[in-house]
Amino acid sequence: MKDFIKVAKALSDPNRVKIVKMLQHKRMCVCEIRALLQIAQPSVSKHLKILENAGLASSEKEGLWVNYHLADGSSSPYAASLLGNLKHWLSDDPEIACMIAKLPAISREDICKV
Amino acid sequence: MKDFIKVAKALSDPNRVKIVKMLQHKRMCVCEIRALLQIAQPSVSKHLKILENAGLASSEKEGLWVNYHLADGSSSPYAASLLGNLKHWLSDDPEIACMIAKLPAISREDICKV
DNA sequence: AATCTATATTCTAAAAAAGGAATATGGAGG
DNA sequence: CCTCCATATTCCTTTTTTAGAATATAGATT
Repeated sequence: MKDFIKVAKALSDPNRVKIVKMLQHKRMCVCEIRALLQIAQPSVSKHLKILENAGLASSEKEGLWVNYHLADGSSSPYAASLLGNLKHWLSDDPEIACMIAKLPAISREDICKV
Repeated sequence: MKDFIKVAKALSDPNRVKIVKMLQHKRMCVCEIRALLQIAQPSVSKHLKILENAGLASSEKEGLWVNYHLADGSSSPYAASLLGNLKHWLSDDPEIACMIAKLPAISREDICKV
C-alpha cells in the first residue's frame, strides 16, 4: 500500500510528470531540468528525490553533474507499470509537447550557471 | 495533463484507494463505506466526490441511498487503465485484505444510523 | 404536513506539500 | 589549499489537502 501511494503521490504533481516525460527522451542533469521547468534548483532537486524514492527515476554521478534517468522498474511494480503507460500517455498534451520540443536545444554546457 | 493529475491525485490517498478496492467487490452506499473506513460521513462523501470527478467511480440513487460503484472507464483512459491494474494490485496488502474480509458482514440495514 | 434518515455542503482547524532563499556538501581545477 | 560549480539540504512561507462538526437537502414514512 505504502509503495503504491508513493508512486501515485509522485505522479500527482505536474512538474514531476513533466520530468518523467523529459527523461523518456534522454537522461538529464538537474540544471537542464531546471531550465525546461523554469523553477528554482532546490525545487528540482526535491522533485527528483521524490521520483527516485517512488522508484520512478534513478541517478548516477558524472563528475560534478548528476544524471537522472527513468528507473528500470525493478524497485516497484507500480512504478514499472506506470512508467510503461506514461510512454504513450500525455505525449500530445500541448504543454508537454512544447517542452519536449525545446529539449534538443538544451545543452548543459550552455545552461549551467546556477 | 489535468485529467491524468486528477486520477493520480485521487489515488494518492490511502482511504480513497481502499474505497476503490471495496468497490471491486460490490457496490456500496456511503454509510457502508464509512463503517469499513471508520472515518466521518462527510469525509467519505468528499472522497467519493474526488473519485467520481477523476472518473474512477460513479453513483446511482436508490431511494435514500446512493450506490457507488467503479466507473466503466469511459470518461478517462487513465482511470480505466488504473482501475484495471488495481484489480490485481494490493489485494494481498494486509490492511486491504483485512478490510475486504469484513465486507460480507456489512449490511446497510444494520449499519446505517448516521 | 411533519419527521426521520442518508447524503451533500459549508466552515474551520490541522497537517502536508510546494516553492524558493540561504546555506551546506563534495568533487574539479587552479 | 583555495576556489568554483553542480547539487543537496535546511529553513521558512504560502498553498493545498484532510478531517470533522455543524448544517442543508431531499427522498421516504407516518
